[in-house]
Formats: sequence, structure tokens, C-alpha cells
Amino acid sequence: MDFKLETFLPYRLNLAAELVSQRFAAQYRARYRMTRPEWRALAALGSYGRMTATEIGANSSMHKTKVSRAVRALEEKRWLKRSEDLDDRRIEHLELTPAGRRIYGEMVVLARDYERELAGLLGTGGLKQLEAGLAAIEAKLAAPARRRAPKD
Amino acid sequence: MDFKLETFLPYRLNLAAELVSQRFAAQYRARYRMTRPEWRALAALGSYGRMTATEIGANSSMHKTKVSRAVRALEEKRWLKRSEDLDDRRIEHLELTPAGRRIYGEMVVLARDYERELAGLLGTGGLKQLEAGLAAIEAKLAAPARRRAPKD
DNA sequence: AATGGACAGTTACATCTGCAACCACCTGAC
DNA sequence: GTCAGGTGGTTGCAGATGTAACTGTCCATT
Repeated sequence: MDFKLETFLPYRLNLAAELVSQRFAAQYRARYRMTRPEWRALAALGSYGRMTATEIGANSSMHKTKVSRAVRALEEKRWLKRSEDLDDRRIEHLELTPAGRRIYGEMVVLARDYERELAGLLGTGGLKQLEAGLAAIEAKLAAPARRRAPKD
Repeated sequence: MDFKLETFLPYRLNLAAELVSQRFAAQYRARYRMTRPEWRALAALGSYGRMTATEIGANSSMHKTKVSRAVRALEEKRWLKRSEDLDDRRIEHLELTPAGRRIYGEMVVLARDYERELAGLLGTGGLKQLEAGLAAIEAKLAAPARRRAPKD
């Protein structure tokens, strides 16, 4: 019985994710009073333009309730506006307002700065290895983006 | 502006951590009605024997309120017992009961099975790279286990 | 001995989260 | 046209979380 939590992959991954996310999250929390779901939705909309809530969820791996709440929060900040779909009235098209795009632009700068900082800390080797490992996980474990699965 | 969330390291790490943790967490949730903090505390106590709540927190990277609640939950399941320290009455020594050790033993088996499964999925290469990357993060970003820091 | 930190652990509160139920709407079979 | 089932999105609720404040205890200084 020499199991040790600190060598257990799920634990290490969670810890690493927390360590890496923490400082970046502190920035958008402090500067813009944004939560993580809001940042993800903003990032998705900022880089892909107009999307539906479901598409945001698929793109940023968020549960639809998280997306719903994040969208509402961004809307209340006047960074996002909804518009209806004339063919299918269940759908709402979402896109950033000019103010939202401005914030997005600022966040992208911060994100890039942080990526550079991480690259410096981890070294090119560490970073490359990490990315390769993450790619393996994404390839093998990610939900296969099912278009039509029986019921999972 | 070609920032993409799906290549952003903090996002990828969170996603990977979630993918990898999820299936394992489902096991202890379903089988033992355990939460993640409870599993971590159980694992810490199972592998190191008697510890204090603060030590559990340091070992498993949990906030002291999480530890407090996890300890209470494990105690209510009769998997853990507290005993007082005669020299310092602020401290409580925590250890698993026989029932707790049994559960721990079963969980270790599940954990090992899962590690093997992951190793198979990721391949030796992917796993080694991932571990190297995680080691880099832990080395560079982990809180330096400060014994006496000014105030952070 | 008294007093002012510092520390172990708990708890109140506000927030965040996921699940399940829900509403409105669409689509295909009849 | 109508009805059943599916889909986009929202919400009620119960559980989980972090922050800050709290209790009780220790210890160094006086």
C-alpha cells in the first residue's frame, strides 16, 4: 500500500490546473468582475463572432446552465447583445457589443502576456511536453463531439 | 486577433483535469457517496496514518474549511476518528477507523486500476510527457510550502 | 500572572454549481 | 392539421465553495 495522492494523475492535473488558472483568473476577477464562465463566453464570442448559447457551450466546454448565466451576466454588463433568429425562434444569436469587444481585446493582451510568462517559467521543453500530454488527453478522453448519440 | 480559447493553457489544463477526474470521481461518488474533499482526506490519512487537519490540508492542497467539512463527513460515516492532543488542545489527531481503512483499501485498488487504464489510453509516451510537464508546473508554480511568510 | 499576538479548527453567509424540471418552439409521422 | 418527441434556453433547488469572522488555545513578553 504505497499509494500517494501526490502522484495520482487526477490529483496532479487538478492541482496544476488550479495553479496555472489562479493568477490569470485573479486578473479578470479583479479588473472586470468577471467569473470564469463569463471569461470563457467572452473569449468564445470574441474569437468566433456571433454564436448561439449552445455553440458557446460546445466551444468552451461549459454546461448549458453555466452558459445561460454567463450570457446574462455579460448582457447586464452591456458587453453582449442577443438577437433573435427569424427561422427558429428557440435560438438566440449572441455577439459582443463594441464595449464587449474592447474588453475582449484587453483580455487577449493579458492572456498573451500570461502565456509568455508561463512559457518562460516552464521552459520550452516543459511547455512542449505538457502540451503533448494535454493533446493526448484531449484526443483520447474528450467527448467525441457527438452529433447524434443514442443517449450516453 | 487569433486568440483561441482551446489553445489557451489554463483552459486546456482545466479541461484535461476535468476529463481525467470525472470518471474516477464518478466511482467514489456512486459507490461511497464521497465528495472529492472527502476522497482526498481519506487518501491522505490512508497513506500517511494519523495526521492533523492542517497536515491533511497541506498534503492534499485543500483549504482548511474544506478539510474541516470533509473530516466531519468522514466522521459521520464512521470512517475516521478524532483524538485529542494532550500537549496542545487546539490540535486534533485524525485517523481512519478499521472501516475507513477498508474503504481506503478498496479505493486504492480502484485508483490503481484507473491509472493503468489511463496509461493504456495515453500511451507511455503521452503519459511521460504529461508527467514531465506537470512536474515543471509543480516545481515552478507551487506555493513554496512557506513555513513563515510575511503575509502573502 | 497578565496580555497580545499567532494558530487550529469551525461556522455564517453569500456565491456558484449541476441536476432536473420546465417552457417555448420545431420537426416528422400520421 | 395534429401530436409525440426532440431541442434551445431558463430556473428552482439542493449541495459545494471561499471569505471572513469567530472560539478556544498556546506562547512570548512583560
